[in-house]
This record gives sequence, structure tokens and C-alpha cells, in this order.
Amino acid sequence: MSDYINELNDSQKEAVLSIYGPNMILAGAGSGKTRVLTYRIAHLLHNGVDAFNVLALTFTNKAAKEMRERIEKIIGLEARSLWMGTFHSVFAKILRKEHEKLGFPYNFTIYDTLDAKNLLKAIIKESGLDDKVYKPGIVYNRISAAKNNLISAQAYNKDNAILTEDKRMGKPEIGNIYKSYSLRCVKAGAMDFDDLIFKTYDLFDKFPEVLEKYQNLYKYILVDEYQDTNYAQYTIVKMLAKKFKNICVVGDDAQSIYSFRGANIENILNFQKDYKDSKSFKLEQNYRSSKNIVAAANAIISKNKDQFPKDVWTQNEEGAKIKVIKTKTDNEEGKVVADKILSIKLQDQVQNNEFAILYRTNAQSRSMEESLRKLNIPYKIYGGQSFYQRKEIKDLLAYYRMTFNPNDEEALKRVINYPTRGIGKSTIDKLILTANSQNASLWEIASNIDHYNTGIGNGPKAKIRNFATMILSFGSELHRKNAYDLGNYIASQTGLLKDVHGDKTPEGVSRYENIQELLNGLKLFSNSEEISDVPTQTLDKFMEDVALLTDADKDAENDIDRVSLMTIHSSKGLEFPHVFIVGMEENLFPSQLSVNSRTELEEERRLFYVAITRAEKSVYLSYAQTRFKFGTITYAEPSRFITEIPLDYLEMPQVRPPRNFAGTRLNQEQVNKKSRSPIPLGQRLVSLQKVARSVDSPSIPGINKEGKDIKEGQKVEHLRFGPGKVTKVEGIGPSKKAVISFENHGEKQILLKFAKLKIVG
DNA sequence: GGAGGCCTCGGAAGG
DNA sequence: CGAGGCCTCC
Repeated sequence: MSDYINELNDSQKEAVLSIYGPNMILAGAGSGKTRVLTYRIAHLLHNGVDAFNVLALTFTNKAAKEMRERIEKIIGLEARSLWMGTFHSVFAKILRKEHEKLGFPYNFTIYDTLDAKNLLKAIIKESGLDDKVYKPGIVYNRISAAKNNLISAQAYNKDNAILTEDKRMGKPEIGNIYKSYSLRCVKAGAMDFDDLIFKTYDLFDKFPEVLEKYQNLYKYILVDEYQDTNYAQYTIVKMLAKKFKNICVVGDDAQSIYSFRGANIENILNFQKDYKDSKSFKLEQNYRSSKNIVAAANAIISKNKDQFPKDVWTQNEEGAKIKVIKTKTDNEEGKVVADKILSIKLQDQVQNNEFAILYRTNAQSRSMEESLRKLNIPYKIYGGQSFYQRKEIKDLLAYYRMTFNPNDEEALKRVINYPTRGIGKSTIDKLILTANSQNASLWEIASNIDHYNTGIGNGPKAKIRNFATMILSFGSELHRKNAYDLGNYIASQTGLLKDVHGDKTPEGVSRYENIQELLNGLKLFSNSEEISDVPTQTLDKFMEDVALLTDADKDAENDIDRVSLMTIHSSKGLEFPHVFIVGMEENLFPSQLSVNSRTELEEERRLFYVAITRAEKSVYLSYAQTRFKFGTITYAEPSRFITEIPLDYLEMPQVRPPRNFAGTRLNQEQVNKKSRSPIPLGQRLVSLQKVARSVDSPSIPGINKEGKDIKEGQKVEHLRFGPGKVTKVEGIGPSKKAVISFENHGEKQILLKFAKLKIVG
């Protein structure tokens, strides 16, 4: 382990060795940021710092997990004592420990976004407001923004600027909704994601002795992706670091892409003002990408005004130019991209997992998926609906939540009549009405249904009693059974398992499998049981951070060799040899909603910068001239971002007829003309389809024509692999392949459609 | 209470 | 186009 310092370059070394006082590390894309962070922590421990005095905050679980594993490799098991995790998970731990001070139960529920929106919707309706005006999503965002800026419901309702703004938007009641929402969360013993941050601030603000305790605990603080912190996170970090000032923030202002959810790029730009005598380090050598890619990325980001001056460079080889692919339609775009992937795969013998297809919006994945499927290229989509957001999983988890926190209102509403047990809407409405008038939780009323005047008839009353008894019986088992035994018992006892199992449609089968998967997770968790008289791996323990988990945290076994499809946002921090950035069109990327504001356009540009810097060897930019949007065809111009790359690093699409050699810049006019063309839409579509078909196989003139007539036993010459002999030919038409045994490169499978192959003799 | 038809509306996304 | 919400009808 003493060797680790020598694995670093000079600036990395400086950043690792400076362990005291405020430090800022500006880490350019691909500059070995994670390596510096892990070595820095290793170095701290090596210098006698106790692991439990180190707090490292990340933005994703994945980043935290990766870093912990790497540190463990360097310094061993001690790494497990590090406080390392996302802001949310670390703060949730603090809040569980200090729950009493804020009036929350130890087992408080963490409401996910859906729970929170459902509660808001209920409040909006109960208040007699129109949920067309007060859309739960919009109200949620407004409340979230308030919490991210440390504005409580009380403060919100006293703030004239905010109230005026709400009035101006025609939503003067948001302040009151915020107030009710906060009260309901307290009654339910629940916190939403933003509360995990906000209440931590509240805790430290109201209880200085608690703050001091954590200041003394977290003597060394590291914050990753500092450019993406919001005001609340920034403030808490500042509070914690105030005593010892051993704070190290790492980030890259050029990669700040989350301002739309409250991230404040100023936090990193102002670090030197916030912390006097701070040192800063720049990591500028890129180890990831070719010279060409780095140069193109630098050229793009230089168009932005607000940024730290940085000079990212690389010693890597020159590499290929960035290639632009132009297609007529979005479907053709998918096809050409998939073809290209296949051709690179077979020509250069690379794995599927060396490719990524990145897009601005999730909706763009479809045409890519279809084309990949047609060519039998395995792929994996990141994002989309999470496992934990699926209905059947949320239903079962709602029962689990009720087991240890029956006051959880959203859980109760979700399952009180699922599976159906004759407690209908009118009955539930009466329960809610009573709960609101008694200032009690729904569970308080439901579990004491005979003590309240609810106006509910005897039939439903009995059913509510049964439901309450069932929930209480689960609760009494909580510390007698381990998580799996109780979880499994609940799944069958409630009738949920049977209900899902009864559905033999493909969707139903998949739901059943999902539940089995959850139960398997419980089993794994329970198997780590310590030897003890009472179960230690209990259901409430399992549930502690389930709400904070995402799909990225589930290890996917058979996803190893697949092409990755994801939005550019979720690609941050990842790297791939070959990257396709698709949908490079005006009003898509940059997004239509951003083009009228400089700051928003700059964020889109940073997003493009992130996209390009994911690539090691090659970047392809594709755009389509027409695209289906919301069911109708729209005409698109190539993205301005393409023209922001100097032609030295760019290869424009080959166009036919070849006299139009100037490529995009000339063709843009043609596109404009086309979109104004008087030809009826239907007719235009037909002609587009014809064109699409005629250009569908990218050809290398004069070479692959011969390749198509290839036969077994023939001697051939490959542009890259040199001389070889055909041992086998299979498939027909465009999927015709040959197995060729090369003299210097061994046996390879080659797709003839793309093969740069010559028949010899 | 649930299936099926109609209407609406559409950014990106971590926890 | 397609997902999700709402309403209607059985």
C-alpha cells in the first residue's frame, strides 16, 4: 500500500498529499478523479486518521460503493468504518439516531416521489382546490425548491417575494399546501427525500450540541461532484466543516448539469471565497480520451462564459475524428447506428459493452432498441421505471412499512383495500375526514374505529377492525422473525401473493417474478444474521434504506456484455470506448426549452461536453432530418453543437450526390427549404422512405462488393487483419458472415456487408 | 370494484 | 404515439 503515491501524476499527488485545511480539486473529465479521492482517503488513514472520523459524500450510491471497494483494496477492512455514502443515506442515518429531537419515530418512513405526490394530490383535493391548476408535480417541485433553499413552510408563508410570485402564477395556495403537507408528514412519521437534507439542517441549527457532536465526529470531510450540490447541502457541509475546516471538495464546473433540480454551480465557483486560505488543485491531464476527442470537447466548452479556466490535455494518441451521421428519419437513425455498431464490432472484434448510445430524452431509446434487436445486438437500458417503483413492489413494501410504522398514511391508503377487502372509497374518505378533524393519523382512527364518530356502517367497520388486527399482528412479529420469514408471511397472509399469482397474463407473470425477486433480496439480507437469541436482520432494518436504493444498485449478472443505452445525464461518471450521441438536432439537443436563455443553453452545452468526454476512442454524432414527436412528424435542423466543433476534429457525413461536399453547413439550407416545401406531408413521407431504403447499407466503395461473393476456402486480404483464409460462410444477404482464419490475427468472424476485404488470387 | 374507453399531455434525474 | 388519470358501465 505504500506504493500508491507513485501511481499518481504530479498534480494528482499534490491533491492527495494536502490533507489538512480547505482544499478544492478541480478535476477535468477523465483526469483520474476517483483515483485521487480514494488515494486521498487512503492517505488520511495512513497518516493515523481514524476511519470513523472521515465523511465522504457522493451523489449516487454507485459512486459511494465503487469508492469504498477501491479503498478497501488499498487499506483493507478498515474502509468499512468510513462514513461514506450519498448525502441522503448518511443524513438518514443521522436522523434515525437523533429522531426524538425532531419529533419523528426511529422507524420513520422515507416517502419517495410518488408517495409525496400522492399525498399532495390528496391535500389539494381535500382543500377543495383544482388539481388542474395545482398540479401535484408542480407543487412538489415548488416545495422541493423551498426545502433545497432551507425555507420551511412557516418561512414560506411569511416571505412576501415568494407569496407574490405564487399569486402571479395563479397558485396562491401553495404556501398553505406546503404547511398541510409538512403536518401530514409529521403525523405519518414520514420524511420525503428533501426532508432528509432539510431536517438535518434543522437538527444542526436547533441543537448546537448535536452539531458539535458531528463536527467532532466528521473531522475530515470530502464532497464529490461539488458542482452539483444545492444550497441546503452546501450549507450543511459548511456547518460541519466549520470547526476543523478539513474539507475537500472535488468537482468540475464544466460538468454541472443538474441546475434544473436545484444544483448551484456557484457553490464550486465560490469555494475560494467561502474558505479563506484554501488551496486548489487542478487535474488537467485526461487519461480517458484521444487527442481528437479532448480537443473537440475543449472547443465546445470554451463557448461558455461562466467557468474556471482549465486546460485539459492528453498524452493519448490522436485518434479518429468525430463522425457525423445524417439520416432522413429517426428510425433510419436507429438503423444506421445499429449497423455501425455491428460493423465496428466485427471489424475490430470489440465487445458490446464497449459501446454506449447516449440521448437527450428517454423517448429516443425506442428506435435504437428496435434496430439493435433486429441485429441481435444485446443492450441494456439505464433509467426508466425502477424496480422499487413498480406497483406490485410498492404494494408489498407498503405492508412492510405499516408493520413498523402504521401511521404511514400513504402506505395505509395503498393497501387498506388491496387486495380487495370491501373497504371502498366512501369509507376511506370518511376515515380521512375524521383524521383531519381530529388532527390524528389515519391509522389512529382506523385502529380505534369504535372510538370515533366516523359515520361508517357496521359492515365496513368490521372489515377495518380486521385489517387493523392483521397489521398489529405483523407488528408483534417484527422482532421475533427475521426479515425474510416475516416478509414472506406478510406476502401470503395479506393475499397479495395469491392475487398476483392469479394473473396469468405476461404482465402478471412478470409482477409475480418481481415479488419473488424482492423476497430473494430479503432472504439474502436475513442470511447475514448474527448469532443471537433474537433476530437481528429484521424487516425494519431491511427497509431502512430501501427507499434510497435505485436500480443502479442492483447487481445485474447477465448484463455484462451489452450495449449501454442511457440519457446523457445518467452517463456522467461513466466511460466507453465508442460513444454514439444521437438526436443531435435543434430543439431536441439543445432542448427547445433552453434555447432562449443563456444560462440554460450553457447547461445544455455542458451536457454535450459530458457526452463527448465519455468516449475513449470514437464519437459518432447522429441527427435525423425528420422525427416522430408526440405522434406527428417534425422536421429538424442539425444541432448548433455540431457546428461548434472545429472541422479539424470533425468528419461530416458523406452525402450523395457528391458535389454537395460541404456537408451539414450547406445541407442545413436544403433542410430549411424542404420543411417549407409545398409537397403534401403524405407524399413527402413516401419519398423519404424510398430514400431511406436506398441509402441503407453504408458502403466502402470497391471493397465490400467483392466480399459479398466470398466462398469457403478462398484466400482473402483484410484491410486491418491482413491475409487469411475463409473457413466458413453463413447467413444470407446483409447478415452474411464469414469465419476467416488470419495468418497473423487468428480466427475471426467477419460480417461481409462491412468487411474491408479483398479476394486474393 | 374492475375493465375498458376517452382525454390529456409530453425535459433531464439523483436520493 | 403511448402512459396515466378519470369516468362510465356492468
